[in-house]
Amino acid sequence: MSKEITSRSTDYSQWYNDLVIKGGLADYSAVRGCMVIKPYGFALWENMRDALDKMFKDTGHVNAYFPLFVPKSLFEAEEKNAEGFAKECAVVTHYRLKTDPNKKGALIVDPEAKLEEELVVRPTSEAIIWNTYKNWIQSYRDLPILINQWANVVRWEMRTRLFLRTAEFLWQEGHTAHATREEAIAEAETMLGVYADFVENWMALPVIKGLKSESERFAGAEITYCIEAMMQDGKALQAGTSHFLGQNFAKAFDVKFSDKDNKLDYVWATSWGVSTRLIGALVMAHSDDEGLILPPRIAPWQVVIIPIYRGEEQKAQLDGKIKELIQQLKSAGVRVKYDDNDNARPGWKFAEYEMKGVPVRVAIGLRDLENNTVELARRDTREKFTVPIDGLANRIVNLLDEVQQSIFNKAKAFRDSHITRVDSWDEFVKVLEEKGGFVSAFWDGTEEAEAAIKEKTKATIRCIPLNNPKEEGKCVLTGKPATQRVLFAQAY
RNA sequence: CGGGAGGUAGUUCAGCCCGGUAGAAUACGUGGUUUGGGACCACGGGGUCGCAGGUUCGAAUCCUGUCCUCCCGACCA
Repeated sequence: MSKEITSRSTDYSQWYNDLVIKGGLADYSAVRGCMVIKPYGFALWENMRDALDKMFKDTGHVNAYFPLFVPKSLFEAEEKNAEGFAKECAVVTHYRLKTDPNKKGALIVDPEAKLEEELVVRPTSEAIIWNTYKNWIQSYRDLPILINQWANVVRWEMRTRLFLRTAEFLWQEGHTAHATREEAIAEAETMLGVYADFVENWMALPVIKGLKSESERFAGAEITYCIEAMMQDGKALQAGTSHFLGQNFAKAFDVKFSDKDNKLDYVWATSWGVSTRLIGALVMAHSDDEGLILPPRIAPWQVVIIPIYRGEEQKAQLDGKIKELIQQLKSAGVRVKYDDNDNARPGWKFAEYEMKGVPVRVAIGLRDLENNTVELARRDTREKFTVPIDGLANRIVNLLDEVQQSIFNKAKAFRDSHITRVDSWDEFVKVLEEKGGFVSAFWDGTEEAEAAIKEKTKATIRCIPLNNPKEEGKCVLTGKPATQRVLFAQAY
């Protein structure tokens, strides 16, 4: 079997697609823009989901589930939100099919089964959730509400890409309700911190925390916080967002509460989400021309063991030692795959698990059995070394940590070397064209300048970094006075 | 939504221009030799050629229509 991967230098997009398909994460489907997440890809998602879920619960949140469908009248209640999403909504208009009288075996939409009110397939759940919160909140004693849901959403995107932008995707969305503005803002900031923590420490992907400019803000939000990551081709990718929604949704859905002094006020809101898009970020940021490189903490398999033998007899000799090793690794909390499939030879397996990005490989043969050794190989650097079998589990646990750290360091070095400070328009254009990455430049704060820059260079303001130092300068485009640098980049 | 490519075996594709018994590689099954970086031999199973019409003695191939996917672009909280 030849599973050649297109190299990054030949065709970066094709390289990415090859990794996803040939690495076994996902497949195309018969539905435009929708993918099948295969078991290996889903196991990766499950690990990410489990880690995040624990972090949400540790910060006081609980899970719930709200309907997939949103009645149109609810959807349109918060005007800006509705407007922002209107052009990419799937809409249910009928509830029944019937057999086609003109064509045997075919079905048509039954015109008599038209819904009185159309149902919008959720592109996000603020509307249905705030409509529900209205019933749950009367007093400050009912607050805060700290709910998260794991769900699928649909956004009818014009152009889709595996994981990065699919018509249907899996995500989590947190929706919280608070008694004060300050508390809600603190919540949005806390969750941004949770995301940054997760993406950096679990996915080994360094991010920049920041604020979105007004034009990039979530529809219906007052503040959108984001984490931005850098891909290997120099394009930025929004890895997560956390929104302070003010009282917009409370007003749209008439959600009021009595405070301690029995005064009525609207409830303050946040929402925050990350999606399967993170998998796309992971693939693009770490992998190489040999295949995926997965960080140990979320890799479905952290270690693969490959036996090398001639004939059943030798296999039997190895098996005892390997079973013992698997047991040790498992009790050390390591996710281990033992591939003793006889159909494929070792070389084939080596290549296959490199493609799948398994962080550490253990090869063990008769030679090792005699010497009391194994061959260890790490995926990220492709280094191999022969080590004693005694104390192997411990050594592997340490190696996994090292790999995790090393992948992060590499991504961080790349990211840091792709933040360029520029002070002139010529430089700005040149850096974006030739080098890519983030460009740190002064911006006069106007939407006009932002739009003009996008028009000329395709670069958008990815974020205004948190704790950005105030500086005196001149807007890189207009030359008008500016008070701070912001990060521009072309983005996915 | 504009432009491009494509739909034939599980997969990748050839065949189509010039109509005449559906092919290759790979994967799969059986047997054997192999096994420390993508093994080899032999035999074998597997396809209403996206769908619907039409032309023809005869259509994967020509004509018309239609559906779907992918890529590039515009769009993208």
